[in-house]
Amino acid sequence: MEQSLVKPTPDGCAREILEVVPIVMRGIRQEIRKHGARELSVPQFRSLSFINRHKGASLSEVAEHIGLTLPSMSTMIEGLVVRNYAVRRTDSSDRRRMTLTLTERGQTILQSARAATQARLAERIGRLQETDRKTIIASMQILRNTLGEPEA
Amino acid sequence: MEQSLVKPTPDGCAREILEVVPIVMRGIRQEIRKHGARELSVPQFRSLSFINRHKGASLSEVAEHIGLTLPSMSTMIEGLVVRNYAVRRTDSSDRRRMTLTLTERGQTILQSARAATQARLAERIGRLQETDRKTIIASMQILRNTLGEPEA
DNA sequence: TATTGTTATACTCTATAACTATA
DNA sequence: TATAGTTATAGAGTATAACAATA
Repeated sequence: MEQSLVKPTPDGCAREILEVVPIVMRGIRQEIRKHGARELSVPQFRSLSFINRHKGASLSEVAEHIGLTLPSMSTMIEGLVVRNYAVRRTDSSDRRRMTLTLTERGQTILQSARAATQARLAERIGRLQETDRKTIIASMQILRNTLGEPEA
Repeated sequence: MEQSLVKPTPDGCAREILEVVPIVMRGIRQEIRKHGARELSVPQFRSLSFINRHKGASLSEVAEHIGLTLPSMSTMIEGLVVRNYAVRRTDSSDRRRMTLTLTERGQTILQSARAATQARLAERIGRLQETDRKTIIASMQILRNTLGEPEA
């Protein structure tokens, strides 16, 4: 790993995150919009992805995971349902809950969005050395564990 | 550095970024909104920060750096000017350009927003070991260099 | 009463198109 | 003509408040 001028204090580290993460995020958004995934925003992409991993998840569960309020998520899902990416069904054992699943079309869109975005990202990342990629992967896992679940 | 189950291929690395960065971003947004910085969105925060580092920057320069179109940035700056965080002046040597600087109030807001957000982030990060912080810093620098400037 | 979800409403962020002023 | 910026307009994404249905 290369030496850095930034001191590894909690503050220096936080400052770096605060500066770089929004930049990377901007790039991801652009990629999702551009190549093969014009139809999906980042939260839509993440929601489809979550529903795909947790088939039959309820609206609340998706909202909780993505970090949106229930009304916002309701609106977003409505948009996905209208476009035939997802299906809403009333849970027979608790008729207040809506269970969500992807349609075939939704799965297709999700896969192509993920593949296109990932490929564009991977293209740039492929120019790095393997040690750099290891560093990135390690730090993503640290960040996921450390900042993944909001505390307050 | 810990061993990871994720293979350090470009694709595995891209997948990790695609999964973790939006999560971290969500956390950052929440922090900026919550503690001491209710008045600023992430792009506003970044714009103030850029103007502070590049006093007298033009509207185009800020837009370019943040990654917004000129009209969007014009609108955003208008909002900052109205709230007395920034000042717009016509460049005397080229009267088409607007030079931007922060007011004292803008500097104060920026500092307190940064301090509050950074402190909340740092609080969590402080629980990590120094090697983990080094990993994060290293990867942020790699990401900045690799994904910092859009290609297309 | 508490929980799950929807509808109504409003505000922010962002873009594209059309425009003005200056070079 | 080209560049810097603004205004007009529209769409997406999000929130809060009020509501309906079910437990």
